[in-house]
Amino acid sequence: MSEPPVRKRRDREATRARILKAGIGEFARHGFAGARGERIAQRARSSERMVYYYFGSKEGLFRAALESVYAALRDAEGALELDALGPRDGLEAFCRFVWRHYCEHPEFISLVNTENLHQARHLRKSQHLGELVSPVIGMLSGLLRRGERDGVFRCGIDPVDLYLSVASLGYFVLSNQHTLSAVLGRDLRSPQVLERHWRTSVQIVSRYVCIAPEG
Amino acid sequence: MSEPPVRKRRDREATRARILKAGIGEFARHGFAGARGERIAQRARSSERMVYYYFGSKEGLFRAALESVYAALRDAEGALELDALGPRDGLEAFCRFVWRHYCEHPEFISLVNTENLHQARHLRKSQHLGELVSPVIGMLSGLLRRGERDGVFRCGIDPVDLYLSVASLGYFVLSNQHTLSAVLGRDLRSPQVLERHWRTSVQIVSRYVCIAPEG
Amino acid sequence: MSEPPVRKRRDREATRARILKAGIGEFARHGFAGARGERIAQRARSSERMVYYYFGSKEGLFRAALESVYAALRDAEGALELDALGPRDGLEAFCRFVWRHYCEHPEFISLVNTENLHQARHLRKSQHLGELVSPVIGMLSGLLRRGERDGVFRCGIDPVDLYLSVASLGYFVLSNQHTLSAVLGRDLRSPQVLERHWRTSVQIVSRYVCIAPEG
Amino acid sequence: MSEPPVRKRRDREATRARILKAGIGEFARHGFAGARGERIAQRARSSERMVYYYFGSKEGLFRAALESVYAALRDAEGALELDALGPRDGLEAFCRFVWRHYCEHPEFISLVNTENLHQARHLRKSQHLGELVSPVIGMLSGLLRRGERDGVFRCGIDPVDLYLSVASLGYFVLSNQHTLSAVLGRDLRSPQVLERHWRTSVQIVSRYVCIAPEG
DNA sequence: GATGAATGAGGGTTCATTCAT
DNA sequence: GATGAATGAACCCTCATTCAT
Repeated sequence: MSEPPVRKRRDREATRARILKAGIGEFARHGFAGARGERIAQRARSSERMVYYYFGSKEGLFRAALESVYAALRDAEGALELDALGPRDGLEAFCRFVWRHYCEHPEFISLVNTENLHQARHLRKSQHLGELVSPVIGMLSGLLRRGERDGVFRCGIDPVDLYLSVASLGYFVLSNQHTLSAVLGRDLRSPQVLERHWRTSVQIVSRYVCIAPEG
Repeated sequence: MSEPPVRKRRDREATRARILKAGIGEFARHGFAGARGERIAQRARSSERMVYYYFGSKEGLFRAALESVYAALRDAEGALELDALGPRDGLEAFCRFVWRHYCEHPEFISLVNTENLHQARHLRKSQHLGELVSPVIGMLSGLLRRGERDGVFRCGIDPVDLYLSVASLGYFVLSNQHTLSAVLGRDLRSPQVLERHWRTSVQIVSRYVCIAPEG
Repeated sequence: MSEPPVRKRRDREATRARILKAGIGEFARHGFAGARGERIAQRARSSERMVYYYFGSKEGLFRAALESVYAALRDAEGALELDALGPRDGLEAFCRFVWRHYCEHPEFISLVNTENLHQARHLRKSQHLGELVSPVIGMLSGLLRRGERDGVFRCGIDPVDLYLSVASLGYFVLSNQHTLSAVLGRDLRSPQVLERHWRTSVQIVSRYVCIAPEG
Repeated sequence: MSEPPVRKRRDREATRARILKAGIGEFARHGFAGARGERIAQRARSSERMVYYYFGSKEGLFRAALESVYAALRDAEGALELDALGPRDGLEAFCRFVWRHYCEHPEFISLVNTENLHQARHLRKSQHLGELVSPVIGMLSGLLRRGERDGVFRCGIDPVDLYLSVASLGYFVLSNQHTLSAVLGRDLRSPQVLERHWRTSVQIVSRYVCIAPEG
C-alpha cells in the first residue's frame, strides 16, 4: 500500500543522516575540540555549510551525535527480553549484551568519554534527555526479584549496582585498550585476550549475584 | 666545569615544574586538542614562549604530563607494603589504594582517557615507557600466592585479571560520573553515593577472590 | 485577459509593503552592510526567499527603501502650503516642518547617511530619481520673493542656501545625537534639550533672513 | 643631541600606526560592517593577523580609529589661539578652522556617522573618553565674553549653541555631499560651490552673533 | 638563556544568493 | 506563483609555532 520512499535528489533526511553519521565518527575519533568540520563534510559527502544548515553549530552536531548513540543503546536495551529466560540465563544474557554493545559501538565509548570531559554539559542541555533514560534498570530489577524468589540469587542486590558493575568491567578495558596494552604486558586489543577477559568478568558478576556460582 | 649557580638552576626547575603542572591541569580539563597554550602560560605564571622553550611543542608537554601522572601512580603503587599484611587485609588495602588514588587524581583519569583517544600514541613514543611499568602486578601475584597457601583465596586467580577488575570498578564510575548522573537516577558526584558504590565494589572483588567471603 | 483576484493582489501588495518597511527599519538600524536578510524576513513576518522574490537583491531592497523615504519627504514637502501664510509665518512653518520631519523620521536620516557612505551610488542608479526632486525649492523661492516685496526679508537670499541652512541645523544634532551627547556635556537625546536647540536654530535662520528679527 | 629613532626591522609602533591608519581609511570608506580585514591588512602592508595582534578585534581597531580622529580634532582645536585675535576675527577664525578641519578630514565625518549608527557604543566604552573632551567650548566662552564686553557681540549667546551651529552648517553639506548633489540641482562636490556655501554659512553665524554684522 | 614580535594556516561560522520543484 | 533546500565564498578570528635579537 504505502509507496516506497522515492529517491529524491534533494533528500533532507538522507543528507541529515549522512552528516550525523559522519559527525559521530569524527567526534569519536578526535573528540570534540579535535573534530574538524571539513573532515565531517568530506565523510558525509556534503559541504561544511550543510552541517550548519542542519545542526546550527559544531556543538549542535555533537549534541545530536550524543543523543543518537544514547538512543541506540536505549533501543537495544529495550529490545532485550530477559523475562523469557531463567534468572541465571537472563543474567548471562544481560552481561553478554552489554559487552557486545560496547564491542560493536566503540563510538559510544568515545563519545561518552568526551562528554564526561565536558562534564555532561551537552547531555544536560539536551531536550531529549528524558527519552534517553533506559528501561534496563527496571528489567534488571525484575530479573533480580525472580532470581531471589527462585533461590538462585542472593538477596538485596541493587539493580543499579549490578548495572554499574557489568558496565564497568566491560567499558574499562575497551576504553583503555591502548594505554593498558602499552603499560601492562597484555595486548588488550586482541580478540582472544578480550574474550578471555570477558569470561572472567562474567564469572566475577556471577559470584557476586548467585548463591552457588557455577565455578 | 663550573656548575650554573644553584639559584638559577632552582628557578629553571621551578619554572619547568610550574609549566608541567599547569599543562597537566589544562590537558585534564580540556583534552589535548582543547588545551590552550595561553591558558597553560597563565596557570603557570609564565609565558607561552617558555612552554616551547622547555617542552618543544604542545605534544612534548603532553607527553611529559602523561609520564608525570603515570610515574606518580607507579611510585604510589611501589610504596604499597602489602607483604606486611595478611592476604585479606592486603587485598582490601590494595582495593582501597586504587580507589583513593583515582579519587585524589582525577587528572590521571582524564589524561588516560585523552591518551586512549589518541590510541596511546604518545605513551608508545615515550622514552621512559619502561620506567613506567609498575611493580604492582608482581606484588599482587605474591599476595595471591600467600592467600592460596593460607587457604583463604581461591586458586588460579590471575593477578592481571585482579588488577583490571579492581581498576575497572573504580575507574568507570569516576570517569563517567557526569553522564551516569545525568542518565541514571543516581548522583555519582556525591561523596556518600561514591562511598556506597565503593563498598559494593570491594564486596564484588572479595567474593571473586576469597573462598569464604565476609558477607 | 482576466485580472488576478483582488484578494491575491492585495496580499501581494501587503507582503511587499511589509518587506519594504522591514527593510527600511533594518537598513536604518544597521546600515547597508550591517543589515541582515534574516532579520528583515523576521520583521516582515515573511521569508528571506520572498525578499529576493520581490526585490531581486539586497541592493534592490535598499534602493526601494531609499526611494520610499525620499518620496515620503517630497510628498510631505509638497503638502506644505506656505502661500497661505505671511512671509515670516511661512518661514517659521517651513522651519518647523523640517524639524518635525527629521524628528519623526529618524530612518530618513540614517538611510541618507548610509547612502552618502556609498557616495549616492544607489540614488543615482534609481530610475525614479526625477520623481524625487522636491517642489520645495520653488516654494521657498516664492516665499522669499514675497518677503522681499513686503520688506520683511533681506534681498538676495538664495532659496537653496536657505534650504541647506535649515536642514543643516536640524539634521546635524539629530544625526549625531549619540556622539555629541558623549563628547559635549549636553544630552542631545532629551526632548527638552532638543526643543531648546531648535528654538535657537529658528532664531539663527530668522536673523539671517529677516530685516528686523523678532529677538 | 637626541638620536634619530633607528629604523628597526621589527618596529612595533610603526606597524601599529600603519594598521591604525589603514583601519581609519577602511572604516571611513565602508563603515564598520562593510570594512574588510583583508583590505585593512593590504592597505597597511601587513597581515590580517597583525590587526588582531595589536587591536584584539575588529571592534578594537574601530575604537582606536575613533579615538584617533577625535584626538586629532581635539589637538587641532587646542592649538587654536583665539585669544590673540579680536572677537570678530576670532569668531571668523573659529568658523574657518571648523570648516577646514572637516574638509581636510572626511574620515572624521564618516567615522562619526558610523559611530552614531551604532549609537556611540564604542565611544562610550572607550577608556579615553575623558581625554577626548575638547577645550574648545571654554575658548568660545571666553571669545563670547570678550565680544560682549567690547559691544560687538550680542549678549547671552551660549557657547555650545554657537559650536553646534558652526559645526552643523559645515558638517551637513560635506557629509551629505553626494545625496544633495543628486537631489538638488547643485553639485556640492565642487570646491567652488562649497566655497560659496561656506561664505554664506559664516554670514549666518555672524548675523546671529554680532550686533552689527558686516553684510 | 630568555623574550617580545611576528605569522601561516586553518578554525568555526555567516553571508547573500540560487536551485529545483 | 511561491517556497523549502541548498550553497560558494568569504567572514572574523585563533591556533600552535618561529623569528630575531
